[in-house]
Amino acid sequence: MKPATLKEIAATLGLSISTVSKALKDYPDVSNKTKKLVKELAETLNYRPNAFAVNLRTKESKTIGLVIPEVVHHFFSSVIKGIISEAEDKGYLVIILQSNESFELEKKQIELLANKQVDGILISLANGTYDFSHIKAVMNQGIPLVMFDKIAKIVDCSKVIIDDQKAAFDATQHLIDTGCKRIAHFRGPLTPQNSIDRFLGYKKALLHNQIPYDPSLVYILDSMSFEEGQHFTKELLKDHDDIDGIFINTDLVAIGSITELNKRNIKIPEQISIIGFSNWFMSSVISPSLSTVNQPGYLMGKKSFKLLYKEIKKRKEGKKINYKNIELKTDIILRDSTKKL
Amino acid sequence: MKPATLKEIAATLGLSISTVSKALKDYPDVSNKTKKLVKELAETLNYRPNAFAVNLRTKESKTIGLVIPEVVHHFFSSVIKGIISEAEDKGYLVIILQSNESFELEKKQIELLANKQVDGILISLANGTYDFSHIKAVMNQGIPLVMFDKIAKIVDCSKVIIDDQKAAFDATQHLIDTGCKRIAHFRGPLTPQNSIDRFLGYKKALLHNQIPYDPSLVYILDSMSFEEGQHFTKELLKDHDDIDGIFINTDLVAIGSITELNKRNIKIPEQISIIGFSNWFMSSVISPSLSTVNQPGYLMGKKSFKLLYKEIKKRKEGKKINYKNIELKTDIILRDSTKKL
DNA sequence: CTGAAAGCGCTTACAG
DNA sequence: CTGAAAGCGCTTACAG
Repeated sequence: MKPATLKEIAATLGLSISTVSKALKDYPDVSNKTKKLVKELAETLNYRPNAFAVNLRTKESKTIGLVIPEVVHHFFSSVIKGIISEAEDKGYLVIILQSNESFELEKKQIELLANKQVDGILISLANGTYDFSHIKAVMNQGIPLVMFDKIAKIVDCSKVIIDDQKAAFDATQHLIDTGCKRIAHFRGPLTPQNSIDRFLGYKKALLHNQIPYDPSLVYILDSMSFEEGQHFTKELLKDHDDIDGIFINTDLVAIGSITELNKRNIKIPEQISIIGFSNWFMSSVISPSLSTVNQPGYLMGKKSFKLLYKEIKKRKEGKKINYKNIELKTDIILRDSTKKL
Repeated sequence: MKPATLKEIAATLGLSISTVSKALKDYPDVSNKTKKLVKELAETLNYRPNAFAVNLRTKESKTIGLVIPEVVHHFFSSVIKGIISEAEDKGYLVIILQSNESFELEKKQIELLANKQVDGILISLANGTYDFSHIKAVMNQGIPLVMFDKIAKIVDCSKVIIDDQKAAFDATQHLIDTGCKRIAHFRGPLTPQNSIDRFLGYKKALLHNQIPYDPSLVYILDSMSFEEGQHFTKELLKDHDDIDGIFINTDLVAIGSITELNKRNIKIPEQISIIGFSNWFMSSVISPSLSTVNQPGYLMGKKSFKLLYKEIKKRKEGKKINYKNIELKTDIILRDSTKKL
């Protein structure tokens, strides 16, 4: 019932605590006979080292923190899965906190994790985050930190991202290649780097094809929800009757848009083509199915943890950490919401 | 950079460590003057108690473990969100592990959490779990544990569930009320309690309406995936040409089924009505939209943590823990995959 | 009102 | 090859 301690094992065998500790950890300077004795008793007593004591001594908890804007989200839950599977592999556990896209909450979560003395932090920034002193603060405390997906260019740390600009360029280019001439864009809020980059990719593609950029075709969304997809589609149809394509920042919004267009019997892709971003599972089952950019969430989770793990190790060895930028490949999934080439 | 300790504060102020500790915790037997002095210095030094030392002394980590079959799953991610929000509220952090529906992995995760000395465990069982000695083992170690959603009736502990049998009965009854006479059932594996209960509810509804129970109409699925939904729909159509309704254990499978029926131009609900289970977001946007049982994931997460929290507190106070069963209400969401009443 | 002391359970440099 | 000792940073019962 109550867990055994080194002290008890030592007392039972008439050995010192030090010897027992060293025997269990296979130190070379303990006799094989003693090792065998100790290990056997430890086994029968079901000895487990007290994690709290080990943490205090070794100053590490083998635990990392993860701060994510929203857990109920296909992309992010894939990332979470990648992180915890890779972490487990390396003997680390993962504490998850959710920022709800709020800057204030994000600051609080980071603080909680720092107080908890996690060995490292993985974070995808909230949309509301416009200042990064909380990030710099934990890094200054010596806690390794890696950003993924929603990053801040301005912060000097390791990052795992996709090339949002290129992916957005490709998506928009595909609309153009399949004949669209008046292409709207539903973008995310103004601060997050990835919504900026996707917008820039969109704009670049237009210019690249000598299509004039018209700011009135760009709608700035806030919550990136299904409802916003419906709402802004209505707005768009009200404002412009000549639209033949929309590049939409995220699939959930695109699905809202498709729903609205279906309701109005506007033919997709004949009248309006739609391309989304993220490749949610859902996108393959609505009708028409949604062409989109595939974002490798699981892989991003794995890579992010691996990078963090390396930094944790380097830090322990007292070595200098060189920040790295990993950019993952995306690809375009062609389905029925865009015309065939 | 390096965090301040009590020792440093004590040395700076010429006080003892004990007094500093007590001053920070507002012990009544410390003078206000001293308290003020200590608190001010702690503030300027940005003092944070060393979590590892506190854990070791207090024998608690203010951390709980969560073992879940699959993170990338609308229902479970809602549960996760409910748990971490409630936990945060009470000053607890949550470590998440995923069993991948595997018994072996689940055992390993439980072991990891026990070794980590979490203050409590929340678990939804893997489909593969047929033996519960690992659960009993951690409970015997004195770690409070609460099961939710996928539980084992046989294990004596607190549980948060829905009334799967009643929900399944209601879903099947709705098919019958809207005119279905030959109703198939796609069920989950044989061991999980909720797939058993949903099957029993289905059967009960048939008998209640004098519809003979035909075992050949019940298909046992394994992975509960979209692909299985397509596959078993094909099988069903091959085996039986007189089906007019299907009650499907989970929405994802139902969506696979709808996709297959759509492909074959079988009219839903005119020729075959479909009702699912769980109310994934996706179910509202496919066409036809899916009638289903709404399962309150977020609430289930909140309630589960609350229950665990009470047990952790009771245990700390040395009080006896009385296991509780909480049953949450479900309701049927009527959409377009079933006929109107 | 303040402090010395014990102790949580472990690790590891050092002595013998 | 084994053990005594120091120490991680804190909490708390006890003494003064």
